Amino acid sequence: MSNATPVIPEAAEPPYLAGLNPEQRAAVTAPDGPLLVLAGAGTGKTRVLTTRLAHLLVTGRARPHEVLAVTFTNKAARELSERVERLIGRSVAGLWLGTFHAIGVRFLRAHAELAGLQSSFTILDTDDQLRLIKQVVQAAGLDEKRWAPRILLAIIQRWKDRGYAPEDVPASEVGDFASGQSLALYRAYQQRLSTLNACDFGDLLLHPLIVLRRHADLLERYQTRFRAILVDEYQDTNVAQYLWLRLLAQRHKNITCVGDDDQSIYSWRGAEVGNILRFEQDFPGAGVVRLECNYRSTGSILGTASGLIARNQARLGKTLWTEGETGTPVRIAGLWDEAEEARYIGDEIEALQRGGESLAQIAVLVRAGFQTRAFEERFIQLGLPYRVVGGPRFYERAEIRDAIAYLRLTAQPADDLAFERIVNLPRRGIGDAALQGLRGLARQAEVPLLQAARQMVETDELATRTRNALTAFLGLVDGWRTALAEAPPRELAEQILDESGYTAMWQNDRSPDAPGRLDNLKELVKAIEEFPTLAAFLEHVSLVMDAVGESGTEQVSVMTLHGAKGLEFNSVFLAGWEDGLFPNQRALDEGGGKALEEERRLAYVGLTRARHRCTVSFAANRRIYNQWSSSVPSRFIEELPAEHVEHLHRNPAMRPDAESFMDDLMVPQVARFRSRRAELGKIIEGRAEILTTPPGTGANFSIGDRIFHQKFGYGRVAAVDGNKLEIAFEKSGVKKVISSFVEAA
DNA sequence: CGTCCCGGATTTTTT
DNA sequence: ATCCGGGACG
Repeated sequence: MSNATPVIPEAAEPPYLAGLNPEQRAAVTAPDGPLLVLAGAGTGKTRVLTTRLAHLLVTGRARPHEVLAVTFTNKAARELSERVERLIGRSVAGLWLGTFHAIGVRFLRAHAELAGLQSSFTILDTDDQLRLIKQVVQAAGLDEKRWAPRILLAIIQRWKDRGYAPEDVPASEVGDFASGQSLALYRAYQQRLSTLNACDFGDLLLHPLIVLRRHADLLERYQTRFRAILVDEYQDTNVAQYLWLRLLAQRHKNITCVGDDDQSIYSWRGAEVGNILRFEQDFPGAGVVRLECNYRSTGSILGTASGLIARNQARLGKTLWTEGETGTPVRIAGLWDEAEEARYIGDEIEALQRGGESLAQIAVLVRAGFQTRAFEERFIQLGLPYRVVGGPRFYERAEIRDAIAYLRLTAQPADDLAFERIVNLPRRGIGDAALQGLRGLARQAEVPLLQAARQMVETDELATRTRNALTAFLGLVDGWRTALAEAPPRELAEQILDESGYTAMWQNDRSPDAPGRLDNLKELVKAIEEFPTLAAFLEHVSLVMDAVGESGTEQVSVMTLHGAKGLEFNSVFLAGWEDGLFPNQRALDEGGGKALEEERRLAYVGLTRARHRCTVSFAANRRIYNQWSSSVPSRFIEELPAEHVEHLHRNPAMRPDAESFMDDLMVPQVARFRSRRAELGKIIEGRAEILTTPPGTGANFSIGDRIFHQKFGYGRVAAVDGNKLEIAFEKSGVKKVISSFVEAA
């Protein structure tokens, strides 16, 4: 900003305050006490958070070990600590800084016994959780078909999100799962976890909360200790996190929460927008600072996003503004199907590239993961470098989980889940029968499976061949246990993967993805190098480890809207804006009116990722589960303020008033154009936005009319809603289509 | 014990 | 379409 600072003898002013706008400065320098920073997209949220934290430390209001700073993602935690260190010029070691889950682990390792665990507890991922739940369901003698374990898992997770231990679940919350047995099953599940000395993700938040609640002395210690608490993305906190924070903040009441209610998009995993909406009631006398000056997007993009989000009722309300240029309007493109959408966007990206845009500055954002496929296919054809961000996580890959199971079993002989996962992988001839016997013995003797196996091989209960196989396996594990104390973790890992035959298993595998899996295993072994002990590595893996991203290279990013939160790009393509897909029907079914607002926030998040250019697209037909279905444009498209958007059609005089709107898009023309071309047997390679022919197919249909549709064949009109028809097709059932796609038959 | 085949469910999003 | 689990068969 301005260097021409007048003659102000503000020698005391620390350099890091320079360049903050008045609101940012107010947030950074606000005195101790509850503070809510409502930070709109692109308003310098992270900067404020890091600078306030630095300010607290520099001014001596809190020492590092008296500060608790929590984020949701490891990335955010990393960024926070790096930026604070840069600001204050020294390490922030001693600070309690990390994700909610990482902080939870840290707390639990220190006080495990209060939660019925040993401090060496393992952390289970979703996969393990489900296996365990399945066992619990089976043990209760329930029919898995009737009572799906994943439903129970969801129920339990929900309770944990809300801070309920089994004894806290109110009777009114016990649904009708398995005729009201859900609570008993929850209890059984927690019991199993405890026996396994394990936690699931929810426990990492729940246990600390419960422990603090039930141990006043401990609570007081931590309440006193944390003179300052800072929370990032407060709108994403669930009830358990909220209660935990409130508990810890109760003494000094010095808590700074940064967030944006308009970007709350995680209610499905328990986040409560209510937490941020209620902040001022929760912390009376709280200061509130709104950051509304946007430094990211053009006026058009900002205007579009603001116009859309203004339709939400449940919000605190902010008005983003920018000093920047208006820029080009947000463009809206209707295409025939997903393939054409991918072609169109691919062409547009190539045009941007020719214009000198960096591919790293371009993103394609979608609602659901499966949508990335069409783009991958097209980009491969074009030879356009891309990366799908947020695919399967590194540690979620089967080979990595298998390898980790080996390591876990070595480090934690009581880890039955790990045992079951790899005892017969690669095939050792230890099958279901043997495993059943082991489980029985283990339960009866109340020992882990590994130990039960040791007993079992001393008897003649097993077939000789199986017994020999099991004995050999136990010999291997014993060898690794011995090596655990001596060999460096990396060597140990290599030894384990080698001796177990696991590496060999993939080397002998002829399938095309085997080499990739072997690479991943190498990657894993390499990662272990950085850790002093196997235990340290295992913790890292379960909480932190991310896919090895090849960032820095010139690639288009393809990702979900959720994955894009917090990122920004010069050019953004928002694909698949069709009712049902976005807003997502399933989300609406589950969440009702609230869900629509959350979907709208998701759209808002998408729009505000763009700095200069933003293009929204939708397809009239989409294949889902190999089934073609036609769709209507997302209702969000109509909600975008007309003055900031541009429809890609030839007649700019046409305005998106409700009736003529749909016909005015290029979709019908594209449709006709394409089918004609298809008839001619030509290769289809159209540039959609070039098509002309003004709309005019004003054919009116009434209920009962017999019609013909290009894709679905003959049918009869069942309902009419403007230009949207509901048609009972003879072959493909009832579908909604746009009237201009059908003709009288 | 392992393999093959069938039927069913599954596709929102993630620490 | 594809993945998964269960059941039948070798």
